[in-house]
Amino acid sequence: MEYNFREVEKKWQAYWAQNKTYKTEDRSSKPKYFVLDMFPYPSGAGLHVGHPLGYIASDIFARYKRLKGFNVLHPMGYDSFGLPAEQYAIQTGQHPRITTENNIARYREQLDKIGFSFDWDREVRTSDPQYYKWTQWIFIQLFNSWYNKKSNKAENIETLIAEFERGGNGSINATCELTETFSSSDWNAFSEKDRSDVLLNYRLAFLSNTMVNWCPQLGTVLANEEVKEGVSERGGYPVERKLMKQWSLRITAYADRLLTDLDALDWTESIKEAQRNWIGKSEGTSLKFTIAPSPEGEGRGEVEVFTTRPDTLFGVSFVTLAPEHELVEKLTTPEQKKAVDEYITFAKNRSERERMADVKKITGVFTGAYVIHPFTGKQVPIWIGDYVLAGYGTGAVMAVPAHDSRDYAFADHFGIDKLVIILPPVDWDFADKSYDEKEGKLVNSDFLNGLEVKAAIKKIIAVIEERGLGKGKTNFRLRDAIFGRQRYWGEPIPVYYENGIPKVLSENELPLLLPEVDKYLPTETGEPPLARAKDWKYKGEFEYEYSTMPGWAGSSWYFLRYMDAHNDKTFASKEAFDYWQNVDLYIGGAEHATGHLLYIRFWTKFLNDLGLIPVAEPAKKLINQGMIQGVSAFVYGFAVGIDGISSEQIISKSIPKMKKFIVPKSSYDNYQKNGADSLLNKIIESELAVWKNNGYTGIIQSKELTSLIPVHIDINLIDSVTNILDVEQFKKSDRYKFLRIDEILCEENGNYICGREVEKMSKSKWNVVSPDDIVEQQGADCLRLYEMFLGPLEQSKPWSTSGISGVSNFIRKLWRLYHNGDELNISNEPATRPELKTLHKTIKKIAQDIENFSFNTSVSSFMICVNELTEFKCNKREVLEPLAILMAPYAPHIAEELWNKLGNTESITYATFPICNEDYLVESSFNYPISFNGKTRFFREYDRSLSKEDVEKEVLNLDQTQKYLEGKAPKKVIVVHNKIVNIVI
RNA sequence: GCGGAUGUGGCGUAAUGGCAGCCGCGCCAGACUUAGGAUCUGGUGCCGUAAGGCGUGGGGGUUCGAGUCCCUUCAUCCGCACCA
Repeated sequence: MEYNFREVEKKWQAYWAQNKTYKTEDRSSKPKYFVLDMFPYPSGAGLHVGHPLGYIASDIFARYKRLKGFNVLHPMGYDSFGLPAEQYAIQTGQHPRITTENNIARYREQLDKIGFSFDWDREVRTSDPQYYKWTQWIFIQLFNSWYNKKSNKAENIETLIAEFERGGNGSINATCELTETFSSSDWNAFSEKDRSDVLLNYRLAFLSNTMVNWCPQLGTVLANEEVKEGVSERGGYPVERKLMKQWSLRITAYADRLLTDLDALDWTESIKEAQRNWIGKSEGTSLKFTIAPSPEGEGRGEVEVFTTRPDTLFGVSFVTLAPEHELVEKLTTPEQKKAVDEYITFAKNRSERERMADVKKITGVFTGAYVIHPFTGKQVPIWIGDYVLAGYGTGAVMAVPAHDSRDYAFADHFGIDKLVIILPPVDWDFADKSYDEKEGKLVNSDFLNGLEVKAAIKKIIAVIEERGLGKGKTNFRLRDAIFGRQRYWGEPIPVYYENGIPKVLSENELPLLLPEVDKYLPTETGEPPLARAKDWKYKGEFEYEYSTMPGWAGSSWYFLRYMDAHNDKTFASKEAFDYWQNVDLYIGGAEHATGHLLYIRFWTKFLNDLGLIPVAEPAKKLINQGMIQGVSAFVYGFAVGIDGISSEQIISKSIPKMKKFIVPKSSYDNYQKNGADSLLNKIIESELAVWKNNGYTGIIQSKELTSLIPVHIDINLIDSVTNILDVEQFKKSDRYKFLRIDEILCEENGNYICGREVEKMSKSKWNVVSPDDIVEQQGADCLRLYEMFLGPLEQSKPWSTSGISGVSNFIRKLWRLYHNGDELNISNEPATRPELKTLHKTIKKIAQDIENFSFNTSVSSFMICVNELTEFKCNKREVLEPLAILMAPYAPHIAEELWNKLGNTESITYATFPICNEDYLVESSFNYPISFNGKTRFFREYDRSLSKEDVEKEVLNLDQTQKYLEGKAPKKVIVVHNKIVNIVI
């Protein structure tokens, strides 16, 4: 009988659950190993085949480590706060908790079917009050902390207050917005509100007025990494810049450490590089320009700029301010006021998306004011331009058109001088472009003349500092993380306001439960949904904070909770931290490079600073699994009807009086290429005739109306090989009804061939493949092996089931190896040398592969192994028992079954990974000593089929030998296929 | 523009600097048969009847020897992007 995977998989999954086979010991004499997956957001679409890719890899590793004698922590949980459940709640009124619980139940069911070795007793859910209690608690620690640059760590705010009381803030070196100084007597005289305001400048969780990314459609602010190309990452809605009072986390305090500590991490270079770019450290100089006095003769202060190229100071031909710069209003001369006001209005109304879309478009305006060049004394005009960002550096730059491409473009556009002060070492046409390289000799630069750029930078910084014009400064691109979200389904920020002063809840008041609301929408007055709550903790007593935490809050420390998931005294015990330390292997998608992976490092460092945990990094090693893409299917729709409505509207919405068609791919291709298609023209003409016959005269054809657009349809309606659409099934589908297609035009042979394209797998693209189907049809082990077999873990690849039959065959072959018909067929005779060679070769390869995370090649090795053993007709226990153990990480169900059939009573989980005996592998070649020129002896590797005489003859007769030896003693002769290919001296 | 990655048969892919294409899919031929979406055997990089020749995006280099190392160039994908 064939291997019955359904029965076997069900049996062992039940066994593992019942016996808690994968329960992790809190303490153990074994060494620990922590394998972590990025926990999923439980979306309504369920798991697709891409999700398990990383989980299977981590599961293989975890199982392997167990077999190697480690106490393995391999947990799973859910990142269960988030927008989709809330959007669903807005539409349907169903509480996000219900939606989330349903989705989690579905995820769990799907995960269980794949046979993961998670310790479910440690499951965490970020939306569970027992969990978010500690998320809130960590927020409170952040609020109660400041960053002391002297000790280079976060400290309790009390130490700062004590310092203020003693000597004011003069000698404090903190990460802080505040520029004013005050003395201890000032401090003592401050009101409570003043003190609170001052402290907010130091706290690591703080309230401030900042420019935020506001998304009107979502009704919330978004963090920088939640905005992609000017639109929201979730939903794709436009985002605008807006000044709002917001909670933020002072991640910038950790910028330097987040950057330098990357070097020691065993993470992929691309992630490290992405984080480096995101942090964006740049070393330069701040420089103050005195503003030329107004005509009335009054001084007007200074403009401070930041530059990485102080050496180009003599090439400055103007200074540019960001439109939002605070000096703009003060500086602008009456003559220029109108132009400047107009420009500022223009810049403000230009959405972030527009601004990014036409980066090339140069806009700006002259303020009418000047600064005085600190060395030449010349007047330098001050301009405003939106190519200067308010949020970076000082929001002002010194423009050196000849040596900075952006300044060049601006100067070119407005006809400003470009003074060359660096002679490029190569031919350079300054009429064409700027020379930005840091190489060449300076000219026209007074005391810098003749110096190389690097020397000039050194010298000018020294002079600038000496004259008090500025000083060396490091800037980061990283912004503080905006922490408040004007949404419902998140952790409430545990803050209330007493006389306008923000105060955090005390620990014993946690968790601050998410209150019930009647609707999940903002209030009429524009307050976030939480303002609707009737029974809030401080309702009627104090004002409370309405915003909730962002999605990344709960995921920024979850790895710690797994260590001690049920602790209700603390976020996890010290003993647990001391034992588990941090994650040894973290597997997840690369898309979290500048979001989650930065925040989790930030929180870990913070908790470490406070002495709460013993490690400063969350994960030693990080592997990014590639994305499994979907292969979408398209039909090509267009509509005939009234002018003025775009095809997209017609196809996606149902607009009356439109007749909608879909046409085959050939028409679409032809249309894309030639802009016309006779088939389409025919349809349009005949439709127009019908409409005219009905007395309708208002139809006007336009290009827009006839343009074809691809429409996603469900891939399950397509034959995966021929791409032929099952038209009958399609007509029955909801999708068809939704699109309200009137006619489907097929090709001449009656088939409708769809277009295919590789895209991200997503419900909205109708290309999701669920792992359930594979598990149902081929089994979990087959899915596991196949997903690994697909290619290197880190590579993205489209999902395709072609080739799954190979894996499926392999599993059956494996089964047959242990059976003769229905009977188990195992011999206790000793194995032959070739059999052992096959086994040990495989042991070596599998261990190597797992350590190197090249799981795809292991599957090949298993296939080779089984093929060879089948050929040998090997049924020896000595070989087949270790083979089952080798298989266990990859295909745990069948391995467990075979293990059990071989008479083992304990789960294979507790077996020991076999050790490779290299002796079996060196059978066919060996080292052999040979004399040469009567005195030297050396070793050579050669094929056994060669006799000693052959070898000696060959070596001595070789030209190469004479050429390369020249009397020296060779160390090794390399022979391949009976030919000497190298002699190593 | 900056940064990261990847280029090998019809396809997914494999090769501590040592016979390029393992393993699988697909395809071709055959065997068996209870006629199947089963199993087994053989073949399958390209050109050529063959001998043989050519082959890892292109061009150079290092090396006895390069898919692999170095330089250069092209192409594709991903991330960041007016960051001074």
